Amino acid sequence: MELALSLGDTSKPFKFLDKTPKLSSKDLGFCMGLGSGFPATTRSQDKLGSHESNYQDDERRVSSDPPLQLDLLPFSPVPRGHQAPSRIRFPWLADNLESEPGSTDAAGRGFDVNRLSMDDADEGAAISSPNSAASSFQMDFGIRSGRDRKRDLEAIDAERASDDEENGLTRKKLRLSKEQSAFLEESFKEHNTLNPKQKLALAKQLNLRPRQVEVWFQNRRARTKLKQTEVDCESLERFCGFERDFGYF
DNA sequence: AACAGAAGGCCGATTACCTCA
DNA sequence: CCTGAGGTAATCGGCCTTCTG
Repeated sequence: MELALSLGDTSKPFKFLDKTPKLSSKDLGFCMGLGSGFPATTRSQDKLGSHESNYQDDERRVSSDPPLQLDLLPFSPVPRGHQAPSRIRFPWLADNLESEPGSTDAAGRGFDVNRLSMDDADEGAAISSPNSAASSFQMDFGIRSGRDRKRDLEAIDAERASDDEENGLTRKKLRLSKEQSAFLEESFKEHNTLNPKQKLALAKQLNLRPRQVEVWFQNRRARTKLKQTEVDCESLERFCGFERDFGYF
């Protein structure tokens, strides 16, 4: 899975975006690309060096599926020589509505689900309840299998139903969407730690609270370390077995 | 220059919730 | 339906670094 999202200029663009058609400076807007498979050649070495060996296998999986691009630009022409990506249509855009009679439901849902205000998106949001409505579905653009979509819709319903009662003391588990996780994963490959600016930028792009981004990176580092420890232990065991077999012990 | 306190970040351990077999 | 295991978001407490007065 390959995901790229851009809200304009970024100080450090994600590398896999290089393959997507460039937009002119006039084309300010929202653009997001989604494809499958990480080309092995694009992976940058992070600070951990040989760490994450187990993850590399996953990243080498390559799919022949054409990339999926969605944007909120007035139009973004596909340059000659580029394969036209599949497009996702947004029912809440006027020019889509006329040809999408059955789309009022989706249009009504739009982006209001768990939307964060800009105030909530900055550090001040850390004060807000961890159980607040900020959750996993802001970035859900419906690129799902039927099963996944059903599960997500159920989750949305459940979340809405519990909105009123969850302001209590219960800690609501918020699962990040696949898109959000993929984006964070890509970001983690670029740099496995975040400075405050990067944290805020990511949080804004993914419509998460900065604290959530911070926690995700902490947990991700912990997972990486745990994985590496397991690998080290296996190596040590093999080494000890080797020593034993050859009578060194 | 040396020091204390505050603030912020990271880590390890743990909890709590969710999903799935 | 129930249950246990595994995954993971979130919390907590401690330590370290940086900044400021």
